Amino acid sequence: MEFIRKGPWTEEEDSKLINYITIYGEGPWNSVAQCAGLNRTGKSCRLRWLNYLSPDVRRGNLTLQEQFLILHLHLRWGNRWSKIAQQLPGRTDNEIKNYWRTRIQKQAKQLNCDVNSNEFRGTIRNFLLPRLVDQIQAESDALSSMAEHDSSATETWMIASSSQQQFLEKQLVFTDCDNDHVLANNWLNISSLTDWGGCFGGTGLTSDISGFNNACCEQDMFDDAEEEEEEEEEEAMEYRNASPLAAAGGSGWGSVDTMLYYDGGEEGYINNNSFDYHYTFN
DNA sequence: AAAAGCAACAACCGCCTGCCC
DNA sequence: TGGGCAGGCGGTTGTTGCTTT
Repeated sequence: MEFIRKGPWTEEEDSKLINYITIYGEGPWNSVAQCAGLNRTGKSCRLRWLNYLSPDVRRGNLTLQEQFLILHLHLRWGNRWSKIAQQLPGRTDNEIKNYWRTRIQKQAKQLNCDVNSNEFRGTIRNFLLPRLVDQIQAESDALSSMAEHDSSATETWMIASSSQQQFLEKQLVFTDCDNDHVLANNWLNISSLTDWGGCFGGTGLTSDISGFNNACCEQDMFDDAEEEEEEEEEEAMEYRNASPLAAAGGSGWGSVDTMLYYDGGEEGYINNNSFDYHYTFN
């Protein structure tokens, strides 16, 4: 029985795996391990490729936008790292999981609360997410300021401005749906958004500097909406029609757990417990 | 300068699911 | 239909490198 190697990969092993996959493609992983001459399990080869060696993997720190998306999606889906990772092109479930454990769980620990508690979820909703939006805005402002003083930065800023603005417009508001006046006050005007419809194309609106794919989140919302049971849609409609904002502006809000409603291109909601997102389409 | 502590990341493990025979 | 296998997923552990004392 052949010795199976464990532990850190060597450069030689990496080269063997890359060369083999370049020629023959990915999987089946057990035969990849064998044919590439690696004394590793198929699982180990798969993990090494998907998490580290694949050209699709993005290296480097998570951007503010990516951090926002992770928090946002974790509120919605919990520890479903793979599903969350699908919304962040180039990022792996392992990377996101590590980010959560090292950064977010640490903050929960400092606050003396369980990372999965409602208390900490509230902290994410009401503090961490808004703070990230502020930071994203500040970053955008800084780039804008830089562009004013440095003509060579103009192009960069224009790219960033475009993507950042769209990002902010789409992430919208953080409110407590138990207080609809708060929702109304925090309502973010997105009337300037011109190509919202493109979000559903799944193509991404930008190849922006952060790599953030604006399409990903909304596309998935749409997919989820299609999967909703009919009765759930009816329930969402009830909430929608009951909204005090619905009559005023053709839009509304609800508070159904993890409920998504999409009504054909005019408006939609994502409701995560008491965390409401509210948006309209132009 | 060295040791301890800590954060970040890479990798493994075990369970689950889906597919094929 | 059920057993075996491969692959995917989330939890956990090990390692490394940086910071602090």
